[in-house]
Amino acid sequence: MRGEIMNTEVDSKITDSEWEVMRVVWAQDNVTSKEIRKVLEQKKNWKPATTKTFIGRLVKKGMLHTETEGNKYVYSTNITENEFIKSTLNETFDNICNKDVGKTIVDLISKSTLSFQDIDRLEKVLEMKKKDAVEEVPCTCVPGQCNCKDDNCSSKH
Amino acid sequence: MRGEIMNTEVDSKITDSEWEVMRVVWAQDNVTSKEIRKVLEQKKNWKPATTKTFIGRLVKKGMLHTETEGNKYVYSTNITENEFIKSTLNETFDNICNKDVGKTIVDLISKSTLSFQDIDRLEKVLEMKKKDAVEEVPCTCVPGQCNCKDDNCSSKH
DNA sequence: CAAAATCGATTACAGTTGTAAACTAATGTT
DNA sequence: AACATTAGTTTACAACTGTAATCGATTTTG
Repeated sequence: MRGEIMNTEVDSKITDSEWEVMRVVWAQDNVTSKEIRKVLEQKKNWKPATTKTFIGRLVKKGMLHTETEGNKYVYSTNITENEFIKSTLNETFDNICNKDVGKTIVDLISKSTLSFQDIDRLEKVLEMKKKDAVEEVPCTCVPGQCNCKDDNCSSKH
Repeated sequence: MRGEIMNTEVDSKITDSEWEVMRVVWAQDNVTSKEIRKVLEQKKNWKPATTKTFIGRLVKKGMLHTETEGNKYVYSTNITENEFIKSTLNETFDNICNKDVGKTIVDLISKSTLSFQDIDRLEKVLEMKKKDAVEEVPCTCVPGQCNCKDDNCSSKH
């Protein structure tokens, strides 16, 4: 943490395909192109050239760093998978009315497989949340993109 | 529900811009092009022609239906916003190791504004979840995209 | 009824994404 | 040293996206 600003927001947009590449890098920390290609040839049936394209684009975007080793590169990243996931989900939730976030998370939990420990942690964070829970979540949607403001909208949420 | 098959999965991929249009339709159920354009000119500064393009593409994709009224259309959809959101989030979670889902939801809750009622509902669904909670969530990632299988991976999650 | 406004459809066009072959330089092999 | 392999770079190209102007038909307005 040598004095850099710790920016939580991952600004780079990446595509689904690029995400596949990133997952290999996150899982292995320092990887060669060959290792990435092997994994994704398995999973996605990508030709080596295809994977190379995505790697190249990620380097150009600054998501991957390269360290020369002989004639090849070893790839790595300084963006953590967790930060990236949070950032991606944030963007999705930007498209959802704040009032609906709770229900959306309920749905999410419903269809997920969770461990006892997960449930424990979730209960704990909910306990914390009670401290700053509100009576009614304020809607910040623009008028016309949500019917919260029509009346008090309680029937809808 | 006249005998159609109720398919929960929303297959159509839509873009961010198209999502903006859909939100207007969801908020108002039956809208004219003019109403959609008005909202998005406000929010996104889109020229009328731009919004028209997105509406047209959504119709072509089958996400929007049209009903003629005079020389214009009234747009509507039979995909619910909630189903769409769930479907979108599912796709995102497909990129996340099952073992990490719990922690991801914890993060999501942490940064959301929730009402007391939301928290109530969340606690309730967690209570249900305890019935089918597991000791350890099985990872289904392909090898190389997650280090769960290296050893027992407990230190990572 | 003529003119203006409006609607949906068509066309435009640059940038992004998915998919991959070809090229060039370096490395490993015989 | 010659040849084969491999790595990264360049080029290709169609489909999808964002952004919008234009066009042709129709409706509203004066």
